[in-house]
Order: sequence, then structure tokens, then C-alpha cells
Amino acid sequence: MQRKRVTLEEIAQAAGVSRATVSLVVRKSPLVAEHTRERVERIMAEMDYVRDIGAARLRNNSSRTVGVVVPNLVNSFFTEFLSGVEEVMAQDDRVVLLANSHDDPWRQEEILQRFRGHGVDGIILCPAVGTGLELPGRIAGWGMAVVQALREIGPPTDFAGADYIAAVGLAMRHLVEQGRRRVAFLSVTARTSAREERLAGFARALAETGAGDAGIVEADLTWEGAAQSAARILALDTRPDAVLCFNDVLAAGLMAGLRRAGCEPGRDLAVVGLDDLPLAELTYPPLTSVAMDPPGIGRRAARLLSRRLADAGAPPERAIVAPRLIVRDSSPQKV
Amino acid sequence: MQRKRVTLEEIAQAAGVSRATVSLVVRKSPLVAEHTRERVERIMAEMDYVRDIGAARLRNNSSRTVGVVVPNLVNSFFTEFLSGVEEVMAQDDRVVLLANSHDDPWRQEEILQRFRGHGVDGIILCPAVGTGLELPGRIAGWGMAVVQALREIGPPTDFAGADYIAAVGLAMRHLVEQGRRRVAFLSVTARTSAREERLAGFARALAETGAGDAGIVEADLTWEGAAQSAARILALDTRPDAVLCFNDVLAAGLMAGLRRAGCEPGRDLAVVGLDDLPLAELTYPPLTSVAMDPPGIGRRAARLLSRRLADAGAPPERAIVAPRLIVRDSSPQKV
DNA sequence: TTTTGATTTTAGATCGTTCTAAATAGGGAA
DNA sequence: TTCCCTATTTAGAACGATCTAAAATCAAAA
Repeated sequence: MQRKRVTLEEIAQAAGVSRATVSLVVRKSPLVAEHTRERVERIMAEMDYVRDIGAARLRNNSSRTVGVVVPNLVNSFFTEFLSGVEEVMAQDDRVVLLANSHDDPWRQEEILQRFRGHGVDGIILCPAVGTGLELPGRIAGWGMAVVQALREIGPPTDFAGADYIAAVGLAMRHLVEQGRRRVAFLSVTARTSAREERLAGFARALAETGAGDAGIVEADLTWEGAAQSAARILALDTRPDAVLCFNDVLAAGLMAGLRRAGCEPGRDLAVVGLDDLPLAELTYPPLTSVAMDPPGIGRRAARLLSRRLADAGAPPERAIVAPRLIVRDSSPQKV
Repeated sequence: MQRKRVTLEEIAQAAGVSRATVSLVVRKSPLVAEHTRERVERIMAEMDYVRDIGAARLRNNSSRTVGVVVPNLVNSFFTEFLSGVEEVMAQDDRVVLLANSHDDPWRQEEILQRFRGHGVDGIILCPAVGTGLELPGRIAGWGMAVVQALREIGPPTDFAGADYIAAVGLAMRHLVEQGRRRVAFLSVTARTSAREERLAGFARALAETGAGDAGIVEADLTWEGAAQSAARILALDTRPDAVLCFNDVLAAGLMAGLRRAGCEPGRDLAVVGLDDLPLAELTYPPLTSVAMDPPGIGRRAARLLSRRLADAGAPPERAIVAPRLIVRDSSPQKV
């Protein structure tokens, strides 16, 4: 085992040409004669040659490598996003370096330095809560392309995300159509752009639909946190007839908490989630939600990054995927 | 922007020492005098030096990089596993290259070649369905360490996984204690070692507990597939009073399908899952399941790989995490 | 003063590729 | 034949680190 790497030089020797010629063949240059190309390619296959991309990068400064930083690998929204990124990068023959910031700016900084040391061409960043606004600019200053995804801070860079304002609007219109009039919003404590956007969407949707504001309740971003918030929601001054939740995990947790408190979700109180995670199908009652297509966002983010790597000077672009309402049983017509 | 990388040479110049000395400082060698070290370190910090690990690897043959190949990024079992791997690797100052084989051996082969080209030190492989038994050996032949995880093929290598035989035994004993006597098993169509192990566990547990075998039904590994299998389960010759499922996704899908068919899961038919994914809390009724601690398996896999990188000659080791039964409401005492 | 031995430092080769600039071939046209 | 032009090939210097082997420094011992 531990056989040494086959190098260009060895292929060159075997084929009776120079290292440089073999390099041209590897890079599919049109400069090399047809018969030489064939011979060299045959020998490369025979000797199981694998080009050393690290060595190549040293010279030509492109590692075909991108870093992805997510704040959470347990929340399936992020992992589905990640799967979209990986898919496009693999097609593009690039490799994804993955790291989890755990929403900690300090850990995030370590990760970025590590990526920097590995010479990634670019970074897809979902900024940790509390990240300084200057970070995207600093990364760019290191000579790496940056695309922000899902969350956004600082002066504009390329960005791929979802239109949560529209998503909340869809959900709210649906609730109003179902005869709901007093809607509460179950929010989260962590301050991210994702939160601000949903809250803004809630305010706007209230104004546009004329629905009544039953209040905003905050919970930890876990299903237990949401379950515990059920009591607070039921104790609101105006008793809501519907709750719109920050995301599906909270919605599912809330439904469990409501049931514990003797309130049957769906029948007694409509519940709507956001994101349409796979679990939305599996709750009881199945959860009405707004699909955000996280793999789609991941694919868009990856394409934005590829574009920027091809043309560093292009103006920043935003790719926003449109939400889609998925009606299930947790938001029936009010009787 | 696009400032060029600061190199050892420049630091050396600024500090008035040689490149070699700076290199020693970077690598924290004890050979360098205290005052030199301090001066050089100060200058490195001032000039924002970042060591180029790719260039280093070219010389010393260690890239501090490992590849992880999973068959699926949507199933949260794998992403939780992944999060455990990432956690340990980050502590170890290594970087994770991630790829998704989609359970396709051909795509898996492409991925491995890509990783090879990037010079990863080792690979954590969860082999795709249909992978040739010789693959782990081939990878080792390329001079990379291999750890198999969750699934296992071929002659023994390092392996980290879960003890599904014990897990199925726990679930079965629980069902028998709850007064269940006719247990069916909801399996999957794809032939992996994971499937064989669970089936073997089912057979053994039947023998050990004396429970009755109500039959084995196969479904696609999706919640819809499981929902559709509900009818076939209710139509088994011996009508089961409990169903043990391949995993939680199938269990949750089955519960939805049962309810559609007019059979109330929990009350009319006990359902037990395996894996204890986060969604087990969120189904209705909450799902009894057997926790496998996927992040823990990921951490073990990562440590096995680190160990092997430190000592290539060590004998293959197996790290098997013990399962833990989590009783919820889907498997009540039979009345 | 010279010797010795340990401690620090360094020049220069090297890893596997790509780049630059120049050399070599292979045909026609003159 | 010689000249010129295009098509192909190549030698050798990069890239940024590490390694090897040897050189320089310094203090204590002879």
C-alpha cells in the first residue's frame, strides 16, 4: 500500500514527451496534436494518474474548492440548503469544505481562517448571530469571493435567500381566507435578519389583510421552547384563533404544547409553519406551511459563487426564491 | 482587494531571519530561541500571515483534510452523524470535505477521485448501496486512511456504527413488556448492511422473547412509501398488535398511513421506530424509538480516523455505540 | 587561547504542477 | 533549395512551504 503518487513527470517519461506537454493534455488544451493526446491519455489511464490539484493551485491560484459555513447542522433547513450547494458544486467539479459555526462569531472566525489557509476560492456564508457587519468585506479583502445565504449583513454582496415577507403574506392571506381574524406570531429570541424579515412580513401582512394582531410571543429555537410557549399564547389578552410560527420546528413544538394544555391544534387553534420541512407531513395534524425550497436556495447560492469566481467584477446580485403555500390540516376553515 | 498572500519569505525579510527559521516558528518547533520566536510571532500577527497548508502538504504530505462521503443529506440521521464528525475534526484543526453519493456507486467513485486529487489524508465512508467489496481496500491502496461508518462492506477496516441488533432487541423487549404478542417488521427495499443487521436483530429478538412473528413488509425509504405500506400491514395473515420499523421516518409515515386507513396508531396498533430522530418528539402520538446517538457515532468515526492517521499500522478497530430506548406514547400497555 | 558541545540559524533542494518564452517541426511558396 | 508561417513541443523558472545537512554562534571547559 501507500504507493506514491504518479506524477506528470512519470507520465511524460513513459510517453516520451515533456512534462509540459502532459500538463497541456491534462488541461485539455487544443495546442496538442491529436495523436500525442491519445497516447498520453492512454498512458495516464494505464498508470492511474490523478492530477494533484493542490500543487496546481500553487501555480495557477485556483483550488476548485469552496467553503460553506452554516450555523447549525441539526436544523434540516440548513442541511437541505447544504445539499443544494453540494449538488451544484459537484457538477462543477468543485469540492465543498464544510464547517459549523454553531452561531458563534468567534468559532466562525476560526473557521474562516482555516478555510483561508486551505486556499478556498470562495465562501458561502450564512453569518452567525452577532457577526460584525464588516465581515463580508474582510473576506473579500483576503481575495476570496463571498456569497451570503439565508441571512444577510453589512454592505451588499451576492446573496441567495428566501422571500419571507412574501411567505408570511401567503400564510396570512390563507388564514384570513379560512375565516381567522386574530393572528398571533410565534417568534424567536435570536436576532438575525431572518427574524427581522419575518416580523416585518407579519406587520405588513396584518396591514394588508386587515387581520387582527393578537400579539407576538418569543421562544427558544427548539421544539421544547415552542411547547412551553403554548401557555403564554393561550394567555394573550386577545385570545388568538391562529398562530403563525417562525418555522416548522416551532410550529410542531407548539402543537405538542397546545395539546398538552388541552387545546387541540387545528380544531381549536389554527397553526401555520414556515419552511415546509419534511417533518411538516409527519406531525399531527399535518402542518400547513410555506415551502421555501432550501435546496433551491443552495443551488442558487452555488451558482452565484461560480459566477463571481468567473467574473470578480460583476455587480452584486440577489437571488430570491419565491415561497409556495402548502395547505394541510392544521389550518382548517373556521366553523 | 485581492491583496496577495503574505509568505514566509516576506515575514523572514521583515524579521531579519531566514525563511527556515520562520517555518520553525510556524510549526512551534522548540529549536528556535525564545526572543526570536517572540519577534517573529509579533510580525506574523502584524502582517496577518496565514500559512498555506496546500503548499505545506506538497512537501510534508499531510493536508489536514479529510473527506466524508454520505449517501444522503436529507435524512437527518446522516446530517447529525456529519455534525459529530465535523465537531471533532474542527477541534483537531482539520477540515472536512463533504460529498453526497446519493447512494450511487458511480457517483461515489467520482467523489473519491476528486478527493484523491485534493490530497485528503483520509476518508470517512458510508458506502453507497451496491458498492463493490474491494473499495475500502482500493482507497487504502491510494495511500489514504479509510474509516467505514454506519454501513460496512468488505474485509475489516476501522468502523464506527451502531448496534442495531441490540437496538431491535430493546424495542422488542419493550413491546413484549407492554403486552404485545404479534410483532410485524417494516423493512426497506434497499439492501444495505444496515438492513441486514436490523432483520437479523428482528429474527434473534423473536427467538429470545418468544414474541410472535406477524411478518415482514417492505417499503421505500420515504414517508410516503411507509404510509402506503399501512394497508399491507393491516392485511397480514396474522394481524399484528405492534409494528417495529426500520427507522423513524418510516414509523412516522406508517402512523400517518394507519390513521388514513382508520386505525389509530398507539391505541389500535403499537408503533416503534429506530434512530430517535428529532422528529420522534413531534409526531402524534410521540414516537417510541431507540436512540442511536448519530453525532456520537460521527465523533467516534472521526477519532478512529485521527488515530489511524497517527498510526497507520494499528489493527482495525470497531467503535459501536450502545442504543438507548426512549419510551413515548406510540407503544402503550395493551389493554 | 583553543577546543568542545550544545544551541540556533540557514542555504538550497524539493514537492507536483503551470507559466513564459523560446525552440523545433512540418509544410508550402518563392 | 531557402524562407516563412503555423502548429507543436519544451526547458526552466515559478508557486509557498518543509526538509536535510551543514554552518554559525555562544558559553563553558581545557
